[in-house]
Amino acid sequence: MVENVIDAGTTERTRQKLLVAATEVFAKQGFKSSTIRQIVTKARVNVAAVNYHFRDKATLYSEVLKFALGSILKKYPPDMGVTPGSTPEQKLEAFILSFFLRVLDQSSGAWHGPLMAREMADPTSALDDLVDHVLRPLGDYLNSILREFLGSTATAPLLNACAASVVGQILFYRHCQPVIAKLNPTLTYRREDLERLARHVYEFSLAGIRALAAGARR
Amino acid sequence: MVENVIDAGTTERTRQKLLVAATEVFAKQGFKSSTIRQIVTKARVNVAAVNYHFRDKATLYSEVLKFALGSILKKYPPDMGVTPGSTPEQKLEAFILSFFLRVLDQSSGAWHGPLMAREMADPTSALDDLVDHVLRPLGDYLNSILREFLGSTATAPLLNACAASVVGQILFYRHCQPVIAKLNPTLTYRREDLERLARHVYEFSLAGIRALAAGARR
Amino acid sequence: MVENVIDAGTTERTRQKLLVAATEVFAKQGFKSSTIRQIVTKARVNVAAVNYHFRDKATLYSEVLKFALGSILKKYPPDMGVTPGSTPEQKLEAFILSFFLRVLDQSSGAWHGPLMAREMADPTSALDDLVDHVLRPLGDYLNSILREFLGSTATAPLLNACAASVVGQILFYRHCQPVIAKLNPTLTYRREDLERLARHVYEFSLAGIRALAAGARR
Amino acid sequence: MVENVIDAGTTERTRQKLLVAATEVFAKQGFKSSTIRQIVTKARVNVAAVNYHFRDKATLYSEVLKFALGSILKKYPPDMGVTPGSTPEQKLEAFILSFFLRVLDQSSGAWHGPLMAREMADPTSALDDLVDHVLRPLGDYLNSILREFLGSTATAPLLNACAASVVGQILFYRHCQPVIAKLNPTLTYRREDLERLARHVYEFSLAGIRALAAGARR
DNA sequence: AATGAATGAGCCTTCATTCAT
DNA sequence: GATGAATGAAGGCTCATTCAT
Repeated sequence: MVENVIDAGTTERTRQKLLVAATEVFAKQGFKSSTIRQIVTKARVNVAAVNYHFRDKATLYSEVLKFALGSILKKYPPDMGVTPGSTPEQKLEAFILSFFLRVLDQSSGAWHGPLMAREMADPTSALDDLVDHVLRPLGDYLNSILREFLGSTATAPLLNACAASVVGQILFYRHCQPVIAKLNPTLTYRREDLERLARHVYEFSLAGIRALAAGARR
Repeated sequence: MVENVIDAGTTERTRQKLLVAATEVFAKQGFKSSTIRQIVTKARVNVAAVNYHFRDKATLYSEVLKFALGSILKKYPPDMGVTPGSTPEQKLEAFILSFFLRVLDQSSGAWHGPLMAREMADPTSALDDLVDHVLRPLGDYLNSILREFLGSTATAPLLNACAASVVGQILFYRHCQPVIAKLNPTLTYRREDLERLARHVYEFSLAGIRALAAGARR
Repeated sequence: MVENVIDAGTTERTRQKLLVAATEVFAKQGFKSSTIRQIVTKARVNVAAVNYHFRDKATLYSEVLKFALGSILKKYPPDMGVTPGSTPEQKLEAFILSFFLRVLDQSSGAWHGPLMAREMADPTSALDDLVDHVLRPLGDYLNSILREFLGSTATAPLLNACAASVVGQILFYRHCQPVIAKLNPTLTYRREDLERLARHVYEFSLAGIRALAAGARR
Repeated sequence: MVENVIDAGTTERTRQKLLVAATEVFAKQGFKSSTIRQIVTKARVNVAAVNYHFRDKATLYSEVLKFALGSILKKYPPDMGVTPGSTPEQKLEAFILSFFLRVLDQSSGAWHGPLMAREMADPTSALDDLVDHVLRPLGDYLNSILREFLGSTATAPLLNACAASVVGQILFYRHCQPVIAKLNPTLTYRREDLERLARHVYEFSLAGIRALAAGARR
């Protein structure tokens, strides 16, 4: 079932081939610059197939977004390796690392990162679904972790600001990648690099959170 | 003198009108989705004016980027209110606040924020110039501040990671604005709001930096 | 079979209609002055059809050239009516007459003449193919005839000069037609007229060739 | 007076500069492909100068044609080196050589050849003037020479056909130059080459004319 | 007499979409 | 289900020409 989505196999349907090809094309060039011809050529199907299976280009894009996000969340769940008895510190570190992996995964077929970055910069109607089904739950989960640090009396603005501080540090590497690549050409994103970056963000954030927690209690 | 660049008054030239109109259109729709016809209609000039004054759409876009960035940097310089005798803390706080103001300025005609966000997500050839003339100097300036905290023995990776942590927290509000608006609809970006956010990022970052500085010295 | 190429009948395909219409338009106005709109209007097809069937205007033009030249060479082959045992004189006369017919054929749909004349005066990249596949073989064939008159010891410059003299006399009526029409308005180009002109060129050339052959042997 | 036309001198007027520049541009690219911008750039004058001095592009072209033809006829008159007592053979040879020189002159600023070739392939209204004032007198002069060979009883069609045979041989090198350059890349058009070609055309034609003269008398 | 700015028409091309098989 | 052909709407750009000085 799930395998069919990723492994095309011999019985791969036209619809499935389109989805895979479109994901890559949209991720690389964005919605507007991608052409249906590019997609169907890569998928080795007919020009009319997109309109037949997805009604139009916009709908295909929308499906691609869901498809890509679903895959990545299965691959790197937010609570990666966390057990019921884990400390807040362990939960936070796991959250940060899994976020890094999701957002900067370089393995072939992982187009989730660039896709989401584009969607932020230039939102389409597909964003609404995304927020409701994925982003909001993710944010709530992070807030629940932060509340363990900041205490139950922490105000919503403080929680949100801290969540933003954590997530912002990570997304920076995604959203500003073109600039980073120019300023710091040697920076790579292998698994070990991401672990190092995640460690830094964890330490930086932990200190920040604790300082604010102390301030909030005072 | 400088005012003439922005407000050309009644003798506003076609070139200037184009620049102003194009800035807004590009900021709202991005380079690819914007059409020359939209721009010239808004500027109330002829289609051929773009070709005459800027050669082509790409060059116009490039000029718009320089124009917008130049304006905003004049309005909110990175060392805003800093004197020669200022402490590192004061410099850092000024840097963060000015960055927030630049990136999230809501005053009419301030299209710098969305423009840059799009350029990050979908870089054009104009990005190269931008990096060399604006972004790299800005990064160097931040690093010089951070070095005052981290000491002269701090490694380049540590400096870069800290700089990324600081800047990432700020840019988050820009690059993820569509999502933030949905998750936290009450958040506004008036001057006072930005000062509050800047204060948070400053405190959060200061704690993070100091923790890492201590670790580095150990 | 072959007829289908020219007369597609009621099931005439868009591609064929474009080819026919484009031939006439290009012949009458030249490549640069002809517009795709003129062509598709005449062919009663959509603007995008040119791009779909021929990629662009230049390729369409190139195909038109091949099409027109192929048709006319089938209609009037260079060795028209020549048998294996024909004398050099008969071969030369046949060559001249067929050349006249090809170049000045007035029957409807015979746009080969003006098309080639324009291509000479204002060559496009399509000329290269033409020379290699059509013109050079034609020239070689004429040279082989001339060699029968001039002997195997005739130098290449002499052969080329004589070939030029023969062909030049014919092409004059094509390339200078606008001027001839003004200087000699009664001159027409029906079959019988062309036969008379061909007879003149044949006699004129035969005398010229024989004189030079005598000179060469001496 | 005449010098002003050719020698720009220090007091060269805008009009004159335009004429010189336009001649070259039109000769190289044809009327349609030449742009006013190219011409004014080469002439180092303002864009509006063409419309100011010549009303429009077409009129400028017309003036260029007259200008170029006038120059070349002065340089190489049809009766070059012929004296009252010259024989018909001498007159014919002089006519052919001067025609060759006029049509294939390679010296800088001699754009008459390509200009006329284009005008033949794609006549404009400027051709009428040309025929009346230049081409017809030239044809009459050639006919008068031919009549000395063919006798006063020669019919007009015969005279015209012979004139065409002579002129056609020469113009071939002009009108088919692109093809000749490909088929015979070593052929050059220095003065000595033209004299050799003229000699060939003269001998070839002389034999042809004499043969037809004999036939006409019989 | 001459200029730089500005104009509007038009051209080639591309693209998403639909039609007919 | 699936395909190749065909469509109409723009889009970027170029060009000759005119306007205001």
